Amino acid sequence: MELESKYNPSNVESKWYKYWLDNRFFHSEPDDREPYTIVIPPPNVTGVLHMGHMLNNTIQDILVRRARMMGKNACWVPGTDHASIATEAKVVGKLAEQGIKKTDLTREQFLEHAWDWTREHGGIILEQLKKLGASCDWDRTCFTMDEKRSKSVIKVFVDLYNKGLIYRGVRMVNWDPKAKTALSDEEVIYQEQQGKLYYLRYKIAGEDGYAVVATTRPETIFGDTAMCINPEDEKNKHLHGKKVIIPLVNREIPVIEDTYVDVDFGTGCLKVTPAHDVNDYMLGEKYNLESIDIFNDDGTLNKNAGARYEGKDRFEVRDMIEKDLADAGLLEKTEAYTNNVGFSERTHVVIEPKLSMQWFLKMEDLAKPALEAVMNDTIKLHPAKFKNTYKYWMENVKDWCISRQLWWGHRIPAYFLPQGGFVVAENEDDALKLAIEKTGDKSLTKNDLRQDPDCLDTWFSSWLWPISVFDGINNPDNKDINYYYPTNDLVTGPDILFFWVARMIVSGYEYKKEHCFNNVYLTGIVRDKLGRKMSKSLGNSPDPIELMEKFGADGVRMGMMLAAPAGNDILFDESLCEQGRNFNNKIWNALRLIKGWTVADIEQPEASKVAVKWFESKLSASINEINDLFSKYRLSEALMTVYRLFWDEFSAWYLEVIKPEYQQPIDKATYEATLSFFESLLKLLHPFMPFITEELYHAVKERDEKDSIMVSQMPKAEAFDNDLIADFETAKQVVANIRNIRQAKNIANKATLELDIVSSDAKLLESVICKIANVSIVKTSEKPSAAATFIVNTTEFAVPIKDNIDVESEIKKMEDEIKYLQGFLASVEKKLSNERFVANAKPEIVENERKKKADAESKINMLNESIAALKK
RNA sequence: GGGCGUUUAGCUCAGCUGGUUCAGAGCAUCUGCCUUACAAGCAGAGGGUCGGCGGUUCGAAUCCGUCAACGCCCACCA
Repeated sequence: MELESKYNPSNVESKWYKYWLDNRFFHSEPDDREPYTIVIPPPNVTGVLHMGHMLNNTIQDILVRRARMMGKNACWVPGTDHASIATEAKVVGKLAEQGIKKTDLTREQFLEHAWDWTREHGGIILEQLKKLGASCDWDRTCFTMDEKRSKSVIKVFVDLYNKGLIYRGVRMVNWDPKAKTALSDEEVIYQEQQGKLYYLRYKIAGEDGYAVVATTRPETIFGDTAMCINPEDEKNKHLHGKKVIIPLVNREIPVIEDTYVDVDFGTGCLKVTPAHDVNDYMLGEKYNLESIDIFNDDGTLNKNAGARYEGKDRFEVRDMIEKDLADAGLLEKTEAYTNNVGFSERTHVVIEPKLSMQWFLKMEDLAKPALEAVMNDTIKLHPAKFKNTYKYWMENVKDWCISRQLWWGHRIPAYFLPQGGFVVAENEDDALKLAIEKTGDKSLTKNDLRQDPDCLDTWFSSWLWPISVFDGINNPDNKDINYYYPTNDLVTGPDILFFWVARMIVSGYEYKKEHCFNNVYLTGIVRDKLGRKMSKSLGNSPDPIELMEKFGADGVRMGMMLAAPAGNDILFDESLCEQGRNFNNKIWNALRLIKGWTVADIEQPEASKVAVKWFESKLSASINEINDLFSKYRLSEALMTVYRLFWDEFSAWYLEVIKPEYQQPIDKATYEATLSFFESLLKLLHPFMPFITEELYHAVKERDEKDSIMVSQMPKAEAFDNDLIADFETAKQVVANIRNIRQAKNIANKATLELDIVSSDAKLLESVICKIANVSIVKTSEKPSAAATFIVNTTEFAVPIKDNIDVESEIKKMEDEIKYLQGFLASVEKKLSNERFVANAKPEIVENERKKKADAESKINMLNESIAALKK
């Protein structure tokens, strides 16, 4: 097989992906092996692949491929999320382009459009994942709104309702005036904003004079139903028991007193608008105040604001009010003010606190086992620092607002009755039965029931994901769920730790009475190299598909992983992919070298013998290291370990030692050992770089159709010889010294040099040194006078060089070395002469210091002798 | 405002329960090489008083205190 000098990924990637699919290597069925399961964090069904997905799915693929090669029955379940707000917003936007308003459509018509959109764009992202090499079991692909998943969601809702955990109530919720839906607290992002603090004059009823109120939201005066002061506030004592008149509105409201009010903020007077502020709402509850809602659902003012302002947007009205108040002399002043404003995570508009009727899930009791599981490490978070955040959140968990005023999603299975009240049931038939039971009215028909038009929060379906993908809600005792659950690892971003991860843990305990995964690997956020988040508007987000075309999927995967320690944000830069691509090329060329040799029935050179034994040991030691790193989820370090094993140890040292002379054959034993090493290395690399390793696995030799590296067994560590590894390191140092001499004296590698080993019986891998450094070794007790010398460990070496030795600089070099050693020696002696050190330190430490002292002394002696020899 | 975390070479990071020359790795940089696997390469080299200050200890990058900068989470005084 002819290999080109450069690896060309585009030729091979699609070929091997098809091969894997054709052979159904990704598919998993329950069997006798130990299962290994990952469920994908389902991306938005209409989304496209971005760098965050690349990172996240690369990690999952690495874990799954490795588990498979460790002999486990690996199953990675893919799927997509219906993402109700995001998708509905996209569909609304698309319809708007065609001049269609959502309000002009019936629910059925709208959903038709949404499904069209989903069919058109849905699954693109899954196709993109295939380019990355993702070894998902595509036969198991799920969608959060497919039949089984929908049924699971409804079933769970009904169950929780029947358990009394779901209730309906009027609450202050976060209202998104653009999407016109309630949001959960977690979907609100607070950002600092420059605004103004307005000082408004409220006339005191029946008196001259004003009470001044500072507010950031003057447009909400229409909803004021009280003014509040702190009872201990001296400066506002005169307002006790008074009434004040709302400016412009001219409505009288009482002055109430509560210690909630901060005396030092503004004027110490607070306007209370129970309908439009969370804290005011609580004051309203406490003092039984009237609540006046002044907004329409889209954020415009309603009739309570009066004709002048009705129908106008809240921000427009704010400006109008400012002017109107100023004109009326009721605006004392404004000042610049920075405050935190809540924005919708999805539509980015300012959230409006709003009273509305919503569905809630009681979280307090549900959260308890979920908190416990993480605290006692039944479920481990990687990195563990997230335990703290998780704990805080779970201990302060609030009821979950699960209803959304949207159409795209799972419709709430609550049915309102003509007589008032409602029933909750999995379907209309059951609902009717319940309705008749409840009302006693046998004449009721399905047409009399009116189903709640609202949908459930998207997370109310994804929180069941690890169970529902195996149909464990509808069919709780099936073969799949019993085999694959609990899943092993979950890989996701910390930004959805609460949205999703925590709730999955909750649902796992509620519906499987068990934890849903063993480990959660929390990735960082992918940023550009300046540390900025990747975003469309900044244009700093590379297109993953283009990257893969440019560097190959393996190159990109490696680029991501090199920069991705768990839990840290990754500062992504294309040059990382370049490094990945270069590594691909390195591997490629190593095989080119090996395959270029002819094998002959000749004796194995001593150097090769040593090198093979050494690399066997090195390989085993590295495998242990890699296994350890994987067990700690330190994937980028594991990759770096294989990288260095391949590049430095295997390519730069092993291959150089065993490489036959130009056009000379290689002996069979070395050749076979080399191929076997190469294959082991490919296997270690395969989880990180699936395509090139498969390609080369087949380039090594002819294989059966079913013999794929992805289903081969990972090499296992054997007992290894640490002394041999250490001896080889010594040999490397000797070689490096000789290379330095060559470079300094400008001596070509082709010229064989003499290497004198001076008065030493140290164990040295002489054959290796001779081969690589091209030297002939002479053992002597005499120091040659004209020679470049060096010391490794405690052995002295000399390379005699005729006419080419600069005595002065050699002496200078050695004198510098002596100086350094004397300094070192002094510090060691200081330690040893410290009685408390000798008395307190562990004996082996003291012993070591003594050895250091002896070594340094003998080195100094050697150097002094060498200088004397040179001076002769 | 509260909590958590980070700070080690130009960049990204590793250094576990204090002690081997412990100050490391990769990339980048510099020098010399187109040496028949690979210039997407080879061989070398330089580069950090481990954020500041103080303490514990025979001994501190490592433990404690404090300050600073940055990041994340939570709360939301209008």
